[in-house]
Amino acid sequence: MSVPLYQAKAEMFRTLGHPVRIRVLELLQDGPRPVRDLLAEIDVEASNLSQQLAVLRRVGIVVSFREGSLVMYALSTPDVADLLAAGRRILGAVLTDRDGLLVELRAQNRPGART
Amino acid sequence: MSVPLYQAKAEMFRTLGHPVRIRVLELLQDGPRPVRDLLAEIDVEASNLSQQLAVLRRVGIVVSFREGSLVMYALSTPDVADLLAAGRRILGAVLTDRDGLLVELRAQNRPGART
DNA sequence: GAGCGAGTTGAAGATTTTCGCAACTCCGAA
DNA sequence: TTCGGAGTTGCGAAAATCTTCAACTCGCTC
Repeated sequence: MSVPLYQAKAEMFRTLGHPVRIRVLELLQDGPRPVRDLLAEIDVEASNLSQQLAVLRRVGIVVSFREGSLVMYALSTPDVADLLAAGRRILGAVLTDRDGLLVELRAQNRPGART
Repeated sequence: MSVPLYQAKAEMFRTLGHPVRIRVLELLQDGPRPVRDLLAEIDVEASNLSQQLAVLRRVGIVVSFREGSLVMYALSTPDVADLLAAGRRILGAVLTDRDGLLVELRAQNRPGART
């Protein structure tokens, strides 16, 4: 396996390695959303959010388009949901119970629960 | 959902966001391996590999134990394989064909192919 | 118990990311 | 055509990460 391929994989994962970006992807799992909505839910400066969105766009994990005066974002592939789910499972396996995060995570893993 | 939980998730993904660490996890999918084997396959300095292993250990994604004079590493949970597989699927969906990486990736996704 | 192979750790410099501010673009309404 | 809301971009400072070198620990064997 070539070195560039691991780099591409690493870049992919590194891209998810930021709280704001994770949050964005979780929100987008439910369908396309305007930046304005994301901003309302994430508590971060507009310019910061915009930068994180740019990172996600750069690797192609999300796409954006204009709808009237709003800019919408959407996942470029639904596979992202699998990745997030797998991440949660690992976290569940790994967390003993630091800070009670485990309890919160368990709640999300209930069938039908959204992240 | 609490902020620390996204941070834990982000940390988890960020941990995978390094070529050497990805490579290690892929190798460990086949079962426990001594550091020496990893070193033989990865082309990186011993101390560097050791640091990357420490990162993986710190988040609890791998565990290590001594076997005679060798140090062995193993995945702490087989769920890691799912994560890597999901990552590959996304990469496949996202890559148009920059640098022919797509071809290489396709080969890995053949049923039965290992990473 | 000295020497050696196998790994790890600490520290420092280089590189990359992150984040807030200010300036800018784009669209729609007045 | 000017104004305001919605986002984006450029930039510099602060923080985190990466990489390498040297020193160190742990088991073995002689």
